[in-house]
Amino acid sequence: MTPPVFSHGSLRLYLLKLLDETPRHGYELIQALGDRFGGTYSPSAGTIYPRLAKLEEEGLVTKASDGRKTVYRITDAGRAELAARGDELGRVESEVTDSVRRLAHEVRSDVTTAMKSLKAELASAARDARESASRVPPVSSTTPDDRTTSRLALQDAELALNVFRHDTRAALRTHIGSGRSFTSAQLAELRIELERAATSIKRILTH
Amino acid sequence: MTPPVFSHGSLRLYLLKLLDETPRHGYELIQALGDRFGGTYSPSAGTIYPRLAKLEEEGLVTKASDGRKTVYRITDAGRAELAARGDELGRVESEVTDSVRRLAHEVRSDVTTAMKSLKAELASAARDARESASRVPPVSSTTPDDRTTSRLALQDAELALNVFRHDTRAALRTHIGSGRSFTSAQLAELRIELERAATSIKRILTH
DNA sequence: CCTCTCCTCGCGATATATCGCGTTGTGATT
DNA sequence: AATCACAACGCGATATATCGCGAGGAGAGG
Repeated sequence: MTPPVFSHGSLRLYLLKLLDETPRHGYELIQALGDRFGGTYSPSAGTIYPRLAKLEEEGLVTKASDGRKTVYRITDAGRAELAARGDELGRVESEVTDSVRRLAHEVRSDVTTAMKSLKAELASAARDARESASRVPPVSSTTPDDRTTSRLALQDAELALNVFRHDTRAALRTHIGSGRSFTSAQLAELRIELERAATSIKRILTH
Repeated sequence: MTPPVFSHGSLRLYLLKLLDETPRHGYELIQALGDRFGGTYSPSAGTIYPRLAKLEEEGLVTKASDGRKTVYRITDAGRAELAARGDELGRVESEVTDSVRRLAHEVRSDVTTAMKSLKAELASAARDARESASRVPPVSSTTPDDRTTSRLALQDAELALNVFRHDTRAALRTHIGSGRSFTSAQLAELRIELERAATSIKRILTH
């Protein structure tokens, strides 16, 4: 299927580099790798832990249990290995960046096809709704009263709220994930914006 | 957050039902639940395992280790509980189906907006590529300090988002609760307001 | 009755580890 | 030099478990 982001042995080297910066536990390494390469890609646990186990077996890192976590620390032998092959690091880095870029591209077309299947799904859902509408007879009248309309609209409103919250969160994460900073000044602006929206919505409700 | 698919205590009951059919291990239960409800939704491991632990503590199921797996089996006490509350099962099932349908709805609009943000992301990636072609590519664009403050600000932003959502929901409920109607016209205005806020916030993030 | 507190619950995020598939690199044999 | 078996590797899927948050429900106390 998709070609690996890290080529043969690259991950091993990169893990050593990360552990040379500071000791970390496994999950932290996964996040660190995700951070460095645009948030689009994160290596899976099934990639990291076997590699760490191997590195320990080879004596290049040590493992120390810290409560729920397992902290890995580079050894002298590990530093030696890193010194010997450190010149490969630059090449590895640009290779990975390239792979990630390609991956992002794939994700795009992926979403495009997802849209198509979703349209099909929606059509089937609509068919579903039509069917159940004809099978289940209307409860009382053809024109639903205000109360019912309100409740339906309320559900839609909550849905819209959820979507808004979700999208904004996603935007924030993407922003930070791509290496840009999110300042307290921007936070303040965001707060003001939310305040304004809240006020507007209250005005809408009272006419 | 998104309202839970299983309401209070429903999952507990449903797990008993599944274990009454046949003994299973935890991951198998997660998959079984995913299968029953359209594939869109699968309960997370963080939902299943604490519940199974609780059920075992209560003596309604027993745990047996089988290599890498942990097989759970219903006990007589568990079957008694199931017999006593089995009539709730039908209700639970339709509740869950409804929730899942709503979730699918959310996913739909999610993908639509994901398309937009992906286009933006690609544009920025292209910009990036052009830039890095002329300049020396920075390994990590943000200093650790910046990242830390960003993460803190991110937490504050999520809090603000939650407060906003909560307040708006409360306003809607109060409005309808006091006998006034919430029309689809007002819903449309609300949507526009949220859209406007979302746009503003994205503008804030890009300066 | 009403509300306030506390416990429970669902759930995403955090954390770790193994298995099997397909690919790639390597060394031995031809 | 060519090839061919075998090991090493990346990675998604499988498997388990804990933590903290926010919402729900039950029971106490007014």
